[in-house]
Amino acid sequence: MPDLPAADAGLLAGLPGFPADLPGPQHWEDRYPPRGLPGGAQVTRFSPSPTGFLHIGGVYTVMIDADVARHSGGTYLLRIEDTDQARLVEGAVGQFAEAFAYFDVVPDEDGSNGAYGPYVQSERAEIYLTYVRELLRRGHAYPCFATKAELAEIAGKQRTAGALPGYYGRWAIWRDAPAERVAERLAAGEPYVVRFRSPGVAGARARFTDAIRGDLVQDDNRNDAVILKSSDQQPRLPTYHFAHAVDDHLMRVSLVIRGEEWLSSVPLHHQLFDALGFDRITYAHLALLMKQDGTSRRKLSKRKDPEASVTFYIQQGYPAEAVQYYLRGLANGRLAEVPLPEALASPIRLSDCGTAGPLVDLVKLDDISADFIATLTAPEVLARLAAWAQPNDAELAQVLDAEPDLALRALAIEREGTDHPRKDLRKWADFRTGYGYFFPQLHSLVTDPADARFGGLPPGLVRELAAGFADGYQPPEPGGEWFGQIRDLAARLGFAPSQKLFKQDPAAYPGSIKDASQAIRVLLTGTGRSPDLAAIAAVLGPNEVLRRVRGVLESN
RNA sequence: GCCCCCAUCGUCUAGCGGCCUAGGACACCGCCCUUUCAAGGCGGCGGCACGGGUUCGAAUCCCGUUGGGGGCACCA
Repeated sequence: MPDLPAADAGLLAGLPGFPADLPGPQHWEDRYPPRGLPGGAQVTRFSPSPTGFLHIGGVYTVMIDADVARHSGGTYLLRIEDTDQARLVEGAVGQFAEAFAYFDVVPDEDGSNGAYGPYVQSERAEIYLTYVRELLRRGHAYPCFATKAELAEIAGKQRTAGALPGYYGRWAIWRDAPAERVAERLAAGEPYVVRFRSPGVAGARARFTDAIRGDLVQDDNRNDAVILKSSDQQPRLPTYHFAHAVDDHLMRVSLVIRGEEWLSSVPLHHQLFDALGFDRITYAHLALLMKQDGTSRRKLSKRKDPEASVTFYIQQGYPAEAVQYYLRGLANGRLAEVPLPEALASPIRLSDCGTAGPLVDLVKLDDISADFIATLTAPEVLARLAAWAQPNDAELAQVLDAEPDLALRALAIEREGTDHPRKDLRKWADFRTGYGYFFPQLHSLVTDPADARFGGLPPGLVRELAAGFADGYQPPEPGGEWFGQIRDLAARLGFAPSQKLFKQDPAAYPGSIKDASQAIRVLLTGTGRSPDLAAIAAVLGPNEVLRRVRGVLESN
């Protein structure tokens, strides 16, 4: 591309903010040479803004970045995009690192080990300045002194005139300003931004090929986008668009995988790459993760939707494998139809990525996660649970640490020695409700015979059940008929011996064996859902069983 | 306002002109198993947004409509 008339050399020399000893582009080109990776190897990057918790869509993107890089023999790098200094959130970078570790998508390359750094944009200010100056020199950029008020006024006029919003054509008031006027403003010390002099013309169309969506056409960019923020800011940083071009070129990224919201910026980005003399890069634009909102759907919002933030998944304790499996299935439907180990090992194909934004379905994730946890042995469950509890549930961590044998015995019930393990844990946070009652420290006695958990059984009957069960209680024995004592007791109190008989004549009984068993279950566990009662009684021991059953007898 | 993307059961999807009276998974419902909770087995409900073309033949290709989403910042 031929250069435009060069900017006035004197003017350029006088531009504040550009040090005299600023290196030229060749300096950076030499410092960050091409990577020399084998053909086909993809260098991908994930570049979050440290403005808060990582979005689950970020994990989705990272997972694809990491996968494509790994399976092509390339590299996935992490770059922190902190050009918006006003929105920085302290600790955000550390939280990213935790999330990457949790979901097993730790970058291959970042500030700790990469040769293409710094990997934080605010530390790359000098590099951007080099290229801004280069663009100014060659006439591809110019200083703009338009104030916020002037910009707002322009936008207002465009609205009433029905014109396209933006800074272009006759609305670009500084694009062709005479050198004297610019010098005048500079002399007065007025702040300015640097704008790209877009080569786009009215009516022109831009074509490109997206690695996911194929060939696309849209209006070419005409906007003289800001590339360097105001000279009254320190540090003086570029905007996303410009930093993207410079960084991804210099870091020798070969494939940019990003959300669909960037699709309409591609023409601008191509103009920028061209003006900078960089080879264009390949883009893959991912469909956005959505959320059902009333009758319509919208993009998952970190502000409104707790499940948009990775902290939700971490605090709830979804195993990384389950989340990965779910997300991979969303990316490539084919992977949702194969078993988890195979899905995690198979490469994600960009060409197979869906183009319509999927709804994030927590119920589906629950199912996947429960299936996954059911494949673990009791010791494996305990190890993972304890590791999760450590930072997420201190009390539970303490209890597990104090009573590992009890935890193991509880977890082994209907998990070991069976072809169909229980699927009562969907995430580690479920452990408290599903298994907490095994630990006296985590269990509160049920003392009210009228408690709603008894399902409406008359309080007197609940007491009779409890008293009868405690009286002459027989602890479970190997090969014994422990449940027989519940059956006999229920029969004595008039309960129907089967659900079938009860249904035939509901009026004749206070309930069925089912209701009687549930009452005992609630007494022992405080919940209506638990493994086999005999197994629980065996783990609890006779003293604890009796203490719990009698809880309902001692009140009043 | 302008530009772009998208459209198969409630949800995720298979389908890339005839294997489709549209297949699977989750959810839901029912039945079976079961002395109790689950798990498991079997079955059911339920969809190609609409209208035009093209074709011997369309969920599949084209056009339009409608609907949904995204973008048009000194936010990324």
